[in-house]
Amino acid sequence: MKDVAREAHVSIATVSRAFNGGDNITESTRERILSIAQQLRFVPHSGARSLITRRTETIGVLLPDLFGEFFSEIIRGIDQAARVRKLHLLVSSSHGDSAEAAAAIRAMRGRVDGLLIMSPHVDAQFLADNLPHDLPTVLMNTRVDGVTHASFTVDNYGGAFAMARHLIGRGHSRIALIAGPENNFEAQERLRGYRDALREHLPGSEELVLPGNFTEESGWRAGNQILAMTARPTAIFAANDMMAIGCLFALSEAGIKVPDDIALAGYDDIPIARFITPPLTTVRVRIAELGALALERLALAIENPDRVSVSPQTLRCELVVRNSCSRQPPAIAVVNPSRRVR
Amino acid sequence: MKDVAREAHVSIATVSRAFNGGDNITESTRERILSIAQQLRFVPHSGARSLITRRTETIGVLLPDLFGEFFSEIIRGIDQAARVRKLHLLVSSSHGDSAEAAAAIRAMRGRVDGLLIMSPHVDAQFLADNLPHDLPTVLMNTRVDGVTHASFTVDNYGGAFAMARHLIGRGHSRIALIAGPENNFEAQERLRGYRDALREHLPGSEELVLPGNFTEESGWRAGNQILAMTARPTAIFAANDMMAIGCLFALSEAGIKVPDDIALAGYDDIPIARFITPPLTTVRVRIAELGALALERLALAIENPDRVSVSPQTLRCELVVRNSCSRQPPAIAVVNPSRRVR
DNA sequence: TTCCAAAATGAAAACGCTTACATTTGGAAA
DNA sequence: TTTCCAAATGTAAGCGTTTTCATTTTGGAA
Repeated sequence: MKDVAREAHVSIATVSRAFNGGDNITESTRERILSIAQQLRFVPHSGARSLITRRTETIGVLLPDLFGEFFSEIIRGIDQAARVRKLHLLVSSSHGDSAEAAAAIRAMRGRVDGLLIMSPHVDAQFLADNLPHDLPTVLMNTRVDGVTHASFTVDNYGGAFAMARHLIGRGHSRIALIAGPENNFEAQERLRGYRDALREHLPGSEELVLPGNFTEESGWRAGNQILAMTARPTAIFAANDMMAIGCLFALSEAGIKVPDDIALAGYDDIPIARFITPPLTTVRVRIAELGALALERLALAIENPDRVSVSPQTLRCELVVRNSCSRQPPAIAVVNPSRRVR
Repeated sequence: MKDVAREAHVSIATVSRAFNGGDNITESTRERILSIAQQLRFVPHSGARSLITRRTETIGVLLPDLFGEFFSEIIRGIDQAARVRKLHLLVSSSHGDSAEAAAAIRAMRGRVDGLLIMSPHVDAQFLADNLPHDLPTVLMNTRVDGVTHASFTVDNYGGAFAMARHLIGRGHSRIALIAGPENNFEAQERLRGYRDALREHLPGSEELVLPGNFTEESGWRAGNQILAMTARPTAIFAANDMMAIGCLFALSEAGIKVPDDIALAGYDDIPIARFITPPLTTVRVRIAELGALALERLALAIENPDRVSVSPQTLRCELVVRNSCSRQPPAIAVVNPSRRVR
């Protein structure tokens, strides 16, 4: 900057003004400065700038140990929203435990204007202990006990409830659930939805909950457990699609046909769900939208620190009925032209 | 920091030393300072620190408009490698054109110690014009004309060659290629591999190249084109898996069986490839590894600015033979226990 | 008790910007 | 011509650290 100032015969203050718009500066000198800057390949040092402006134009994104489409979708949503607001993204993913998450939050001090957090390892106490109180934060799909921070949550309860009710409506009366990890908030909500739907719409029926951990393999194990049962369920509701797929393999290996012999449903509507045979009935979660909304809300909170609301918001899920639950002939799969890879 | 210094009856210099290890400071005062800092919830401001140390411990990651598994895999690989080196990731994706990419690079000045770039809009000229010459940079899957920067590339040529040869080896003599976008470097390499394999292992045979753009839909269109042919090929090689899937739909709709009536192969080995029916023969690209290696190399270049090599490196691809090309009875799909979702 | 090297600590400059405040400039009004 | 005012520009402080260099303290040996 000094070099540019010298070359243009002005002070560094004027150079600064040339770069930051408005602040009374003659158009001709601005142009001169800008052209000299370009010539000298000068680009303002954003780090130094943010030191004094106390703005980094950057959002910290904390994600857990995430694989596959879920990860890319949420980042895509966040990125999309961040782009329109000209915000940068400092991502820190794969947090195995709360200590790692705490370290990540610490490391973000001075680098970000706000935080987007999704973590199964986070609770109210953790936030109280580790979050700088003046750092705007929005939680995504994270358990919030007290309402201390803004949050977005997918309606896992409602989606699971709707799916269970759907299965009941199709005439199933023995419906098994392959559950997610016990300590996982989302898994708990899905389990709760299943339970309540059964209690409400199939009173007196028996709950059939098999353990799982959201992995394909655990779905496969659960499938085998089901195969070993004397009185098999007529429908299986896996708490996520990957487990449904694992279960489907177990069933296929045993020669059990889906949906003819047993109905199968999943949760998430990951892209694979459309492509397996039979296409999987599932619950669609609008992941990218979740990310985008959360970022949008965070940006608002940053711009308007006094006017922040912490009310939790919930995103509806959508039942996607395909053929893994019906005995109708498989419809022709719809090719979705907007879906791109690479 | 001043507060901590006052509270501990030391100077800020000592507080700094307490946080930065070693630099002769009594263990007892360090502990005192650290405990006071914790009490006061003081965390060093990384922005200010990096202003003077000229290190941000952050890597800028420039990615194009990326969807799906490819995106998440490459980020996962980068993140994994960054984590062990305690580096942060500033990601900037969805660059529609080179102007956007240039802006992103500019915005990263002062925020990052190095750059990881993957972009179809980048060429030697662009890099010369927009890259600060002192910013270590590693290119990923990006065309490099002159060898000016370190780069990692997937061996698209070799993989496509191997696949075409494999099909020829299976006895196919009319092999169609569904190509990727014409201006896409990777697509060009795959096309080249197909051509050379035919020329070498099936001399005198006719090339059969159908246009595509890596989308499922374009694969579907190509499938229909093939259906309309009087002399149909006996094998179809799609330049990526999504197009193979689109093509598969087109064939299924027409009642053409894969692999009995026609063989089908893809490229990338996205997770879906294992789950469709029939499981797709394809070429595995180790995307996460690409990201991890690139980051590792960049980290080395940052630590060792004098000792940088710019030699391009290539990652071998691996043929994955499943049932979409063979007439053998489908093998039982292997459940991969290590694959996790969420 | 004195002295001295080594260890610990402090003072202050520097990193590259922005911005409040002071100063200069160039016309228009008197 | 002088006066005055707004616009343009300059000066310098400050953002929160690290680090060099100077200074003080410490703990033995003389």
